[in-house]
Amino acid sequence: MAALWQCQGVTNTSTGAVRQGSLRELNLAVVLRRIAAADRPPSRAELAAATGLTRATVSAVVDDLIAGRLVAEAEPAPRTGAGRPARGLVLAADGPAGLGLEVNVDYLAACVVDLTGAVRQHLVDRADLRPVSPADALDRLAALAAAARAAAVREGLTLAGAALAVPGLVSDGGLVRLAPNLGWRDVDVPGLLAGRPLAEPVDGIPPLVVDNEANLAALGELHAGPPGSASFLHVSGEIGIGAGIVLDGVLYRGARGWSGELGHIPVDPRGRPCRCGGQGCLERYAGQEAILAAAGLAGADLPADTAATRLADLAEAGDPATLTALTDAGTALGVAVAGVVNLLDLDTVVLGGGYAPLARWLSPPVIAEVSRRVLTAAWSPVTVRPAALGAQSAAVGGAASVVRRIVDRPVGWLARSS
Amino acid sequence: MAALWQCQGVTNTSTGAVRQGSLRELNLAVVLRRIAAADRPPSRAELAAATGLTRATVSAVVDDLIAGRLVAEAEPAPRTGAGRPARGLVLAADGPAGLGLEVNVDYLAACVVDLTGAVRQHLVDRADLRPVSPADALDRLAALAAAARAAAVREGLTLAGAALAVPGLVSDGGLVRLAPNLGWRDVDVPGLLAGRPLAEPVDGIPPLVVDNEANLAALGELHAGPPGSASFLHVSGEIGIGAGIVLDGVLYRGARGWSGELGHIPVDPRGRPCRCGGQGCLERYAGQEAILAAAGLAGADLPADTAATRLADLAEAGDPATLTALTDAGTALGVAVAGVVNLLDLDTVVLGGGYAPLARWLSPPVIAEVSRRVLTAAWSPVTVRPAALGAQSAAVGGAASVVRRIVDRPVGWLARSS
DNA sequence: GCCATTTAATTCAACCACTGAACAAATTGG
DNA sequence: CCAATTTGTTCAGTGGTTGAATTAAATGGC
Repeated sequence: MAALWQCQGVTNTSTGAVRQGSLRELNLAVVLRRIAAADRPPSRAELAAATGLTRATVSAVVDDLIAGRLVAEAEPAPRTGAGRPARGLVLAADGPAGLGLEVNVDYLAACVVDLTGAVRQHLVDRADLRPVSPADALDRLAALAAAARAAAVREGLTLAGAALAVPGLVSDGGLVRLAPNLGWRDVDVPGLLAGRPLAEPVDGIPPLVVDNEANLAALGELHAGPPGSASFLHVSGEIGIGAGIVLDGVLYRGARGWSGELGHIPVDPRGRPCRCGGQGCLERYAGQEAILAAAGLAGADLPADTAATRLADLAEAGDPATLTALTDAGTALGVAVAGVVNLLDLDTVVLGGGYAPLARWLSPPVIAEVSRRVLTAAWSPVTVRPAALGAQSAAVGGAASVVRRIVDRPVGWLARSS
Repeated sequence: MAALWQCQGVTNTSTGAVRQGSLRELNLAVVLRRIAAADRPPSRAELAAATGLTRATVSAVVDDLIAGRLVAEAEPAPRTGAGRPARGLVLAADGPAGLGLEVNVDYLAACVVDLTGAVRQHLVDRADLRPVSPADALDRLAALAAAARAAAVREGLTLAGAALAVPGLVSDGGLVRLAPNLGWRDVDVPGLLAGRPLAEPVDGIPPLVVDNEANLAALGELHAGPPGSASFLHVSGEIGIGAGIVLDGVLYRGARGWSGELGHIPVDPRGRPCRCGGQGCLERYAGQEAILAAAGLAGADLPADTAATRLADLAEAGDPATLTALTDAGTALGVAVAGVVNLLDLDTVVLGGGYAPLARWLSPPVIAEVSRRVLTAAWSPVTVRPAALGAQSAAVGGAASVVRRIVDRPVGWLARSS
């Protein structure tokens, strides 16, 4: 999970006991989620019918939500037939917002997402961060975050928390154990950010959560993608290959928070040796370096994020080596993905990160392997599609995860803003 | 999930809304779970301290649980220091119990597990069921179930539900889509059982749940295994290779309930063709037939469950072909398991089903592959161990799942027994 | 042997949040 | 312009938790 300061909340504690006030707490969440999920602004009466609560209760709950600036009344009431016109309820666009941050190999990003899910700010600072020390990188990130925060405040938003995406393994407490492509090892992010506004807890609410880039990108996809697919695998193809696993609408993080190491699934047990110590890992066949080498671009030392667009350009132009490289990579990816789908029975696979611009060429071999190897594919097909957000979805996903936390447990925000 | 009659319960509906009575409903579950999880009979006061509820509330809740025969007071009160002696609370051994059933290739099984988790009945009917029609097989099963039920009733137990384990894919509604080794296809279990006591719903409570054998075996392991490992992979090595995935203490069933097809994870993408249409599936290297063939026992046509013991005997005797066969199978299994652990970050892998008696020889190569290929294995080792229940754990797991449902939502039972 | 001490469990008035019904508000249609 | 209709609010009633006081049942010191 990697939350800096685990903020479990007052009620509904780890014991699960339901106290007096939990009733209201839970119903606030139920009603707010319903408003968030509705496709058009629902009325109080519709919410009552949908949730099974009384209209009286819904009114009281909605009053609390409006007072807490989480919900607003949509002025143009949706016209229906006879009767008193309903007043539509929408998520407030001027209430709390989430700050999403990302450190990657060749850029820093900060973005702000409001309650409705709209991206209100998006700043990117391009620079090769490999030669930069972690402390300096976080310095620049803090500056970028401050700029984003200032712009958001000017728009009337209040930041309710932040999430930082890192391309590596993050353990509890925000410690980055290993980010190989960044060259980080045991970097204590909260320690290095100490004293900066980002790190100051406000009323006990954790200001910053550090998480794996693939995890947050998957959350971004859950947030931005088409509704319906609540169980999917989001594959982030960068230099390494990470995956975020969303099961029934919740991100699965694993026993220690280190799930999703798709890049080291064996696709050829006696194949190419991998720097992880294993052999035949997917990364050696479908990782960025492997694709570049197969396309004849080895050692070109491209900026990491232009590698994908460069490959896309070459493929577009019909370069045979590139096309073969992408087909081979897609086949290897398909083998690994087929195993995952057999195991987890997912209905959707999303190609994200560096794979997003290459999805046109990667998808066919992936689909071919999946439909050949997945037992249940015959009577229940698996969808393979590019990520809705494309690259840099991790920052958006991080910001969205902050917002999602508020929607899932509005009491935390309401207590803060009193 | 494959519940025959989805019994969502009255309160805490699909909307998640929390109504008046849900408060009690939830607290009943909280207190009961606590009693179940405690290592010695807790007092009401201890429960209050542990849950955060008031002693008054706990008393009221416990009264309800005792009245509903879910909890009993342990007579020998645990001695402490001064003060009025506490009255220990334990799960009732004479209350509701679960019936677990299993149809497999060469046996039928029925067992009864009470609330405390004790196996109170265990009947096995050995017979090769491949030549038998599904209707006849279910006939025999119903007879076995009736015998187990009668014996349980004689001991003062009340059956609260049943779960049937089938070695195949089960879809919602109890329809067995495909059980290859049994030769079943689209078998409508509830339809064939119609009219039998097993299929009669009592007060809307689903009398029978049909589920995959590997899923229920994993639940059995969760129930019987050492506490602590709440995220594990339970591998059932039969003719096919199934796996039950338990994440944070709950069985993961997949988007459509067809998760765990470990047998068709590719371990050699250009390897042996598999009858699933794929190539190099694990089943072709570590399935029972593959091991027997490699050990020189191909076509011996052994009763399926003696195959494992036969192999164990040969390995015990030092037969070189068998030892090589087991090492190779273990290596293939290790490759697949390493991929799974990389993906899901599990800390434990349980070898169950037919693998249980062979674990002594399979574990070393599995561990070798896992520690070589799992990225995080270095600083956080993965445990590989044989199943605590061994073969036939599916029936026990099924019975335990019935009991677990009661502990997780006691209101369902209390409403029934009023 | 008795009483202060201690801890367990119950009782009871207060209170919080939901319920259900009655009522006020706001619009359509005849 | 009024009946019909639907939304939203008000208010007494109720279920269930809370917190403090009370009763219950032991230990241990004098």
